Amino acid sequence: MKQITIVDIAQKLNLTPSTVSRALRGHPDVNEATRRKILALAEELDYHPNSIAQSLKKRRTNLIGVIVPQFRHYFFSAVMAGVTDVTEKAGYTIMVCHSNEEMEREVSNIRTLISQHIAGLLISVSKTTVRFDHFESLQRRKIPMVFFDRTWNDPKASKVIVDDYEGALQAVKHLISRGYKKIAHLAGPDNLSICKLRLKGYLDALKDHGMPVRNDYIVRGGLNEEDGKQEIEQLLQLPLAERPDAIFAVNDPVAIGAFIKIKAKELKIPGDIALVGFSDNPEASLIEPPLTTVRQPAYELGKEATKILIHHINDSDLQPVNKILKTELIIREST
Amino acid sequence: MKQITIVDIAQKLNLTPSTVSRALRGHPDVNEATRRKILALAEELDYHPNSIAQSLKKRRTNLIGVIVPQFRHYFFSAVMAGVTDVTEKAGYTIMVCHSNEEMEREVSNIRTLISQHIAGLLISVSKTTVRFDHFESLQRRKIPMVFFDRTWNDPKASKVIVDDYEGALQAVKHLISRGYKKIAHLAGPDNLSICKLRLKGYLDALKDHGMPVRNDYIVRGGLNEEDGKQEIEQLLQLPLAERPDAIFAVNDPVAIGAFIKIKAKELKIPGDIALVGFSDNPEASLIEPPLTTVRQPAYELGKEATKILIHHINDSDLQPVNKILKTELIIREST
DNA sequence: ATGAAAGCGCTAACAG
DNA sequence: CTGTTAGCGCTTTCAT
Repeated sequence: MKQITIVDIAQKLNLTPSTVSRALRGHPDVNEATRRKILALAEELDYHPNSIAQSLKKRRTNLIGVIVPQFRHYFFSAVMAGVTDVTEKAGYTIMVCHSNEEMEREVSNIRTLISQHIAGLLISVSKTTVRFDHFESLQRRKIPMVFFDRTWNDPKASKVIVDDYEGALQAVKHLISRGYKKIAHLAGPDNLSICKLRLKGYLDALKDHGMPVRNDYIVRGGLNEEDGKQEIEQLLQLPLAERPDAIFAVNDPVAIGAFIKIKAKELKIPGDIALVGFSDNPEASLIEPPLTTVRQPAYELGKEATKILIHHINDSDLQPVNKILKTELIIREST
Repeated sequence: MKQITIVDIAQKLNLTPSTVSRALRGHPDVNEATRRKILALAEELDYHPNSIAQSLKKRRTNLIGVIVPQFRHYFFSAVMAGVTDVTEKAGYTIMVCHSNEEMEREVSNIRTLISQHIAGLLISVSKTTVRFDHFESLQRRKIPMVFFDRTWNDPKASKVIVDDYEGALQAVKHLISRGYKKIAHLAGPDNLSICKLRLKGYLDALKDHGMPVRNDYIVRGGLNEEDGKQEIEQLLQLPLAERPDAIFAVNDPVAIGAFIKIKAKELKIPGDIALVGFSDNPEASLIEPPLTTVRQPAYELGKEATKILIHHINDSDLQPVNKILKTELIIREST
């Protein structure tokens, strides 16, 4: 019923809490025999330290906050796997919040995590986040944070991203090299860092090859399955001479590919639009027609971001770190 | 630098911490003017309550522990989404651990969560978990827990599952009704509750239709993409008369379907084996040939489990709850 | 309506 | 090597 504390152990052994505390955390100044007695009794009573009390005393927790915009997305799941693999080894526990792509919820998540006195924060900002003052609240408290994938463009903030620009550049160059001439871009909300970089990659690839940029080929959407369907439909309905022959999507090519296929059938137009997008989802390889993807090393990204964060936590006055992970163009030819 | 406490606020306002505390948590016995001054200053100083101290004092946290065996799996992602949607509304924060399908890690996760004094636990057991005494440690502490999907078969434990038996039964009956005669079952580790129930559904469906049960058609594997590939390969290599014409897989039909396809091509045998499996992954709908799936309402399952847990936390002496969510057979015909 | 005081479980000087 | 003491930030009687 009542929880076992070091006081209980101390009393049963005619010792003081201090000695028990020392024995339990492996302080050298404890008699070997005493230590063994303490450890044995702790085991027997199924004693577990109260880390609430420890944290209050030490004014420092071993909690790492994580805020993701979505769960039902392979990318973030893979990142989470990377995060936990590092945190659990390093003795940290994660508190996970979910912004649901809503800035308001992101703000309240941060309030919660500050109250829990997290030692650090890993975050990928929501796509509706247009102000960033909630992050300053953490900076004021000297709580280190690392942005992953979707970042805050602050010189003092650490970030880990994949090479969005280069990945986009290669993706579009790949389409060009395959002979596609009318390449549309399904872009995302332009407050997101990743979207800006990928758009730039798209534009530069066209420029490098002396190809014209058509503004009506750059449509908003992407990121979520629901977004941008109307825009795609408009593109599809253009007369053949105008209709794009390829699309570079800011991500989630799986769902988009299926949508294009369905729409093409519905509208009775040949569904021969090539598609390339950012994805780390292995299931992309199962889709017909075969999808070329810019692979994002999501698991590694989670690991890297966490390592950097733990670094910041330990050496409290570290310079911000910027890490860019290489993407990989995975070309799948039609069978 | 230094964190703001109620003492700071009290001093600046010539009050005592008690009054500030009362004002902040909305106690009625506080002068309206005083309250407003306190709230205003708290806002100005960007005060956040220290929930560590609150928890220590109240001997109760608002933390809910969650242990999942995997992250990179649509099912668990969807469950997590359901969990957070409920917890965040109810003012709980979740601590997420990841057993990685290893019992040892599950045990250490539980140690961690006990130390963090979680108010309750949501767990889906790892597939290598064969002992359950670590859960008794929670029961002794009266920490309520709810098992979801993969359960511990203890009469005192609450569980939320999908209707594995009925889902399996329907899936196999569907195959039978489509004329398949040699239906294999890709089963999972039999210490897992879900696997036992699904196997039973398979057997009963065959029995109901007077079809023979062949032990060599029941192979271990399932759950993970890597498992059971060898067994599938063996099934494929049987002479045509013996080779199964359909497979009911314990789950993950997406990856398995792709594997069958690849293997069939490699071995130059016609890849005409029908496949039905448990899945909640919307991408199953994008796979060719079309996959019939037993849809698991994963998001709802996460929500239900969390609601029940919060119930247990609030009314500490509640009877164990067993909830079974209906599955849905989603039939996709070849195009 | 406000204050004083005790204490949640633990750690860390400082003594001895 | 062990004990004593103080206190982390907050809530909560009990007084006033």
